[in-house]
Order: sequence, then C-alpha cells, then structure tokens
Amino acid sequence: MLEQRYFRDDIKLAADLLKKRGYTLDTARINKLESTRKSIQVETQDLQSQRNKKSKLIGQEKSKGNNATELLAEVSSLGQALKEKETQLSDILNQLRTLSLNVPNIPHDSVPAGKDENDNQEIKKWGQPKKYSFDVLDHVDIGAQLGMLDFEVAAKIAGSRFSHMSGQLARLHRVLTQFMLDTHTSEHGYKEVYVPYIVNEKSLEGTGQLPKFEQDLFKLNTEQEYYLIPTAEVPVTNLVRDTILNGHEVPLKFTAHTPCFRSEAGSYGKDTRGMIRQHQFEKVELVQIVEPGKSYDALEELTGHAETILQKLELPYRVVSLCTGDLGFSAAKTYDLEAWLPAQKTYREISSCSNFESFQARRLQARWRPTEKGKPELVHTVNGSGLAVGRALVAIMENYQQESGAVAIPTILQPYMGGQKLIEPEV
RNA sequence: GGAGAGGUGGCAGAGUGGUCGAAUGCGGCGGUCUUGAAAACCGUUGAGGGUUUAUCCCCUCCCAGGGUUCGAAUCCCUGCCUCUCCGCCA
Repeated sequence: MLEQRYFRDDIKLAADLLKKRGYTLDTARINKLESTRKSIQVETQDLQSQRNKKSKLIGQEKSKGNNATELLAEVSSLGQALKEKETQLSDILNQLRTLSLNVPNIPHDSVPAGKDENDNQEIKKWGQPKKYSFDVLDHVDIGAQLGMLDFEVAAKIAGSRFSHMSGQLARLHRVLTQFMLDTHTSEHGYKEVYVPYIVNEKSLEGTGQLPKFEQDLFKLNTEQEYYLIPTAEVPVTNLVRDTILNGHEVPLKFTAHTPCFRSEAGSYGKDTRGMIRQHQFEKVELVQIVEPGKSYDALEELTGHAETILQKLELPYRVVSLCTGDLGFSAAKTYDLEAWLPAQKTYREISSCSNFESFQARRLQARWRPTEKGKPELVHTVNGSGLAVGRALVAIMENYQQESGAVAIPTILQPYMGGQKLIEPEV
C-alpha cells in the first residue's frame, strides 16, 4: 500500500512512477473518490459533532430533572441524515481501500527500467561453472540413478508437482536446512523462529499476497478462512503486525525454516520436469524489520547473507537486479540469486531478496518509535530466501555429479552428513 | 468435544446507558528538592484521521463486526481470542 498523500496531493507523480513497472493507475477514479470523500467526511463529522453536543445537553437536562422533549426532537431529526452520510462515507473509504490494496509498490530509483525478465541487470557473477568430461545429467536423472528421487510415487500419493526423496538424498535435503539456519543464526545474527504454516487472511493481506493473488494460494476448506503459507515471509513478517517497536528493538532479524505451498496456477507447462517448481517445498527465510533510513543497506547485507550460503556450498551463481517490469507486486527493489545448473546450462533463481520499504509495514501497521517521545513511524521490511532448499539440493546434485552416477557432498556439509563425502547409488 | 469465566490505555485494575478517551496504582517523561542519586512532592503521559501555514477546533477508536438508543466501554446478537474444569490425544 502506498502513502495516502500520493493519492491526495500527487497522484500524477504516483501514476508516473507506477508506469515504470507497467501499471496504469486509475487516476480519474481516485480523484473522484477522493473529492467526494473529502466533502462527505467533513459533513459527517459535522453532523456527529452536533449530535454529540445535543446528546450531552439532553443528559444534563435530564439530570436536573427537566424533560428535554425539544432537544430530543432536534437530535432524532439529525439521526437519519447522519446515518446516510456515515454509510456513504464508509462505502467510499472501502472503495478507496480496496483500490489501494491492489496498487503495487513504486520501484526504487536504482531499479533498471525494463519490460520483463530479459531486461534484468546482472550485477555480479561468482564462481566458475565446472567443466565435465562426461555428459551431464539433470537432477531428475541423477536422482533416478541414485534411486533416491521419485516423482511417480509422489504423484500417486498427491499429484503432479510433488516429490519424494529417500535415503541419503532425503538426509542431504534435511541437512541443508540445518546448515543454512546454523549459518544465519551463528554468523549473521538472525534469531531463529518457529511459526504457523497456516495463516489467516489478515496476515496475507499484510504482506501483500491478498487480495490480489488468491489464485496462487492453497486455501483450506474450513469454517475459518485459512491458507497454507506460500513463504515464511508471511508468518514471520506478521510477527510485527499492529505493533509499535521501541527504537532500541530495531532492527529485528529473523530466520525461519518452513515448508511453502504454492498452487502454481498459471504456470502450466513451466518447469514441469523435476523439483524446480513444486506445490510444496522447503525454504529458509531471512526477514529484517529495519528503520526506514537503513533498508537499502539491509537489503545489501541480507543479499550477502544469502550469497554466503552459495559460496560456502561452492555453487557458482550470479546476482541479478530485477527490472521494473519483472518486480514483484510488493517490492521496491529485488535481487535474485541464480545458481548455475550445468544440465540446463543456465542460471536459475534460488533466492529472491527484496526491500519492500514501507509497503508492507503500512498494511501491517508495523511501526517503531525513533525517539522516546516521538511519533510512531512505519518501519521498512526486507526479506529474502536464504535459500530455497529444494533448489539448492538440485544445484548440488547437478554441480557435484560424478561420472559414476554418484553425487559428491560439498565440504561444508560433510560434517552434517557424518563425515560422508559421497552419495552413491543404492545397489 | 462438553461446562464455565473473561477480553478496558505500556502493565495492573475500576467503571449505576448521559461531560468516560476512561478512576486508581505501577511504569515512562518533565520539574521541585539534592553535590549527585534515591525517597518525597508537583505536573505530564494512547493511537488514527479531518480541517489548518500553524495553533485552535472537530471526528473515530475501551477484541472485531452488526443492532437497540437522542446518547453505548456499559444493553442485545454474531465472530475471534484467552483462561479454568472435564473428556480425547502426539
């Protein structure tokens, strides 16, 4: 959600800024709503004020033992008009709210202009893709050869876009999250949190998934409006919903490991092979709640924390700054980390780190008090994956594959795997 | 799942339908006193919004949403949450 002042004082500017990301703001409608809002609000408040005064007088008269028939008549005639105005006002406020909940964030100045992912800007590259003396396989074939990755049985149990792992591969998958969490808590200063995997509408509205992206979510068929989380960003960021933090509490740095559930509606035919795009996957998330002036530093820092994981795993990757056209709904700026996949001979997204500025905070009413006596201000929220565990596993399988069909274990993970250096096919 | 109790300001805790945005206590902030601090005393202390250059002024908010009423923190309905007891259970 954008600042109200954009709608009131500078709608032209807002429209121009949003144009950059290919969004057309309905300025005519907003202007109209805004001007009626203004007059109706003033009228409503005036009527309310009259009513309050007269009702108070009635009370005073009655306590003196007088009967205030005249006043009573005056006020009840106000009642009808007031009720009408109040309904009109709340109707307009609702319309404005719905409208603003559907307006995306404004891209930061530093975001490269562009239409789609082809215009994203590569910021840096790290590591050298290995040369292989044999024909590389993709993770699906590697997994099949190991006998530890099975999509058919997953399809039987659930359906398409699910996976089943077993043995050492399942262990490596688990160990990866362990390693990521340990790194972020002990080296990067994040506090580990455990959170619900099911959330209510309010939480999803707070982080921007609702009302616009309901079709991407799994909604539970229960009496209450429950959804499975699409990312830990939702429950973790909502920790600070409706709170005013003291100056010394900021920044907050949280990390959480959760499963993520995405309906992937509208991605038919995309990444149908393998575990790149699943309905259920694991992710270690990084979330920072920071003061407004520091959110861009925090974004750089947090992105670095995610990069650290890739570096420790010795996986070649690159950092890409998403262009205005490819930016997510809530983000003001996003870096994607893309790991090298030898089978696809390309870099694929494995983490996405974004600064939302005050966009989420405004929806969440997440604020802080800069000074003891000062007025509360909105915080900024920054988050990123650190990393997507399934995709990290894919990257390891493909980058560390051996001619024998085995997969080497990255040095950093070997202690977690009981000193084992290799995952070999089951006989 | 059954039975009961309750949700009020940073916290604790009052509140006969009529100056209640809310007593009181604690905490916080400012001051007096003190070499300094503590104690004591005095004052102050919620959030959002409208109008305004600003002050003033006004409106809304006592879990949420409806309703009754000239007037609701107080009465009625619905939902959510918390607590206690019983049952079941990882």
